[in-house]
Amino acid sequence: MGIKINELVKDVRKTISFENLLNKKISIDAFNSIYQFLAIIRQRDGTSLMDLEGNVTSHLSGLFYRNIKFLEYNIKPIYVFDGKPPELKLNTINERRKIKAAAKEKMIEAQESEDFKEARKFAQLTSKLDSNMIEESKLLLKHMGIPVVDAPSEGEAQSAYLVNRGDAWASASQDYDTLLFGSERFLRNFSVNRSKKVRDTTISLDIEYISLSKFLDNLGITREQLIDMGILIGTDFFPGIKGIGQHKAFDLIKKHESLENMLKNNVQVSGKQLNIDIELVNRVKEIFLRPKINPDYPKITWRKVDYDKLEELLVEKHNFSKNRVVSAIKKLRDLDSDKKQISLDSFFK
DNA sequence: CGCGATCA
DNA sequence: TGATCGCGG
Repeated sequence: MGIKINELVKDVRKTISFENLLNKKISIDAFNSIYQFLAIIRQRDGTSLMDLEGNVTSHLSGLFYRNIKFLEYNIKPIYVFDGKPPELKLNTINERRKIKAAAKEKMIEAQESEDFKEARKFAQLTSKLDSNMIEESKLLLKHMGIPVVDAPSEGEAQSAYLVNRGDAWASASQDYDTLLFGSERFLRNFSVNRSKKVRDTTISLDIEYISLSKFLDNLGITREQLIDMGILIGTDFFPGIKGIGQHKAFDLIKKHESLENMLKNNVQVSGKQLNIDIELVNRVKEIFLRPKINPDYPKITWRKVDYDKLEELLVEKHNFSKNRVVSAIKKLRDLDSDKKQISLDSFFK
């Protein structure tokens, strides 16, 4: 789920539009994006889209259409896939598994009583991503000519590395953890969701942009202090301290400067002494400050779309409607041949 | 989510 | 042309 700092970023969070990202390389947290598709792309009763063999295809649909949109705007997506999670994440992973199992029971209950709205609500929480789905997602991206980077561990860490190295302009995820990993530029809600007309030009809204350095300056803290706050608030690697939310964590770090000081000074939190094993604190900090990343990933390039393989994968293998796929692919073909690409000119003429 | 059919 | 809505797999 990531760290809750939504209140703290309010001052520096900017709403940007799609045209701000024209020609930009964006490193996308693949798991995060795919999970979102799996949660949202469903029937009214909550069932996923599936091919004739019963394989879930919601994520393929989401990836296919959204990336066409990106390419139309000459936005250059890079998908970064998670590797092996850090050991400290295993508790969180187990918790999520339990939540999914519980949601599945409630979903079945709701289905049996034909309450489709409830069924859908719980179904959204049950989304699972197996290795076959991951491989097929990578294959789809490959056929679309979109680069994929395999992270050795956390994708967000690798994504932050790509940004800071200059291989991507920003990293996109729904989780603010990306900021703790040090990504200087960060996007949330990275999709073309809404649009409005302003003086003859259509602009899309609702993408959230945060500059890490502006965020830290605004709060007057360092990234290390932000990570200390994260440990108090709770991240995927440590559950946090009961009674401490984002505001209290901020006050504490301003007052004591570091989590280590808080522990040394026997700080009291809601009547109880703050107590975390310092070894554990250091291990969590290590994950954010010196994450496992691969500095030698292959050169990032956007290749030509393989129209035939794309059609084969979606239509023949996964029973997508041929008409729909062909007309979507046509957009890509047009991009290839024409100046059909949406350019800055078409926004500000 | 994003598409495309439909209707004002 | 823009907004709404049901469906896709």
